[in-house]
Amino acid sequence: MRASDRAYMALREDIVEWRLRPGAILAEVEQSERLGVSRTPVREALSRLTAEGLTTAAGGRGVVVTDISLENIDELFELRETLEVRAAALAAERGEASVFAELRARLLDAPALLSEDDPARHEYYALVGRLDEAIDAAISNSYLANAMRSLRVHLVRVRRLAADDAARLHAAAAEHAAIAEAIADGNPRLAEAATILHLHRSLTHVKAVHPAR
Amino acid sequence: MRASDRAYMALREDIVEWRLRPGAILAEVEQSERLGVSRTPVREALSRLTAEGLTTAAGGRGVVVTDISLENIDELFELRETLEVRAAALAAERGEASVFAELRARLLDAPALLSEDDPARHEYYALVGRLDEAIDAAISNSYLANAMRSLRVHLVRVRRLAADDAARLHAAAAEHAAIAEAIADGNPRLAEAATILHLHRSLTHVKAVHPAR
DNA sequence: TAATGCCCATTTGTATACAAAGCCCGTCTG
DNA sequence: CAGACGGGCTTTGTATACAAATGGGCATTA
Repeated sequence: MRASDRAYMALREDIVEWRLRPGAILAEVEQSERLGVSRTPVREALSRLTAEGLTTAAGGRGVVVTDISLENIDELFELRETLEVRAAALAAERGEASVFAELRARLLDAPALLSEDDPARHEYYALVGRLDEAIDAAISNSYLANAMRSLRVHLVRVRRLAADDAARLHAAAAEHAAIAEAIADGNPRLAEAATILHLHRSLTHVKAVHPAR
Repeated sequence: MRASDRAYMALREDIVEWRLRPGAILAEVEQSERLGVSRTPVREALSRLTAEGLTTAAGGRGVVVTDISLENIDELFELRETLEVRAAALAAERGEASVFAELRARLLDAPALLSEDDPARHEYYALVGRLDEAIDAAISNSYLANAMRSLRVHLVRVRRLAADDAARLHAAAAEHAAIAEAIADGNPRLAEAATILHLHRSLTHVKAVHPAR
């Protein structure tokens, strides 16, 4: 694997896992020493991160990690709803029913994944990720799929902010199952409604967890 | 201005103006000699273009200009409609009425801009661009605005494919004026409808111009 | 004391040398 | 004759040296 890819993944991981907080300054030499590669691959990695909106160039003082907080979260979810509602509808029109029927079944079993003590909820998020991928594949629209992929990077950052408890994840799994069911049934309007409901609940939960300063 | 910026703009211009056709191979040394800079800024420029989706890395044979044709145009317009319909509705909710009222008036005068013999329709497209910028500003959502900005780069490429005649541009100006009017009136549903109508007409025109192989 | 201009340190921007990796083509072999 | 294999060449990937630009701190001055 290329050094620039490793640098990119390492930095992106550090940012979405909040090890590099919003506002942190990433100097090229500093990061190149930390990651054990030269400035060139670090530079390319920072370029890609900036293109994605995870960092922004800050004049003569390196690039800074983009701010994400409750101020922007409404904007983020506005775009998310725009894209995901449409994607769900298109998936309902074009997707393979069997794929989503199976995902629905697995999502209904999701509480089993959460009962084990896995603090990172790895299995659960992997399952949700599979639903995302299935929708991406079903819509067969590379432009829309790319837009959603770039959006998801930002959403993972918010995940940490949400600090979901088991109760919320149980409910979210049921909501995801409802989306999968609507898509499997080939019902676009229902898929839209289920998506709107899920996103509304997610956003409400995040805001409830955090003090509305 | 930085050499990498110049290289980026030059290459992007060459691609959207179809001087570099889809499938063309861009080798780093070749382009660096052509643009009179070293490989490093060319490399960064190609990186940015690839992130935008205008080029794709092609293994050990340089980056190639992304294919765009009637096969993908449906996908492109699907994303376009998703974003622009929502943006128009949000602009109607949040925009300054006076700004859009003035743009509407100018758009109704657009035929005057087209009567002069300006083959590139520079003035006309600048006016449409001002409407886009006004919508971007009105929605006050940086994520959505960025998504639309990155989409527009691809749309400019399609513009060449469309080969709009004067009659189509007259009609399009009227459609844009209708969108501006709906936003100025603060009527989100009407703004959505006007946008859907405009995009449908645009896509239909492109497909009519080109033989439906 | 607050504003302003200058100087220096730090950081990014560019060029280039060298290393590694992938493709193309010729050859060999079944 | 078709397919696999290997060498050479082209192209990208990485490191580093040097240039330019920007920001921060200090001194100066109104």
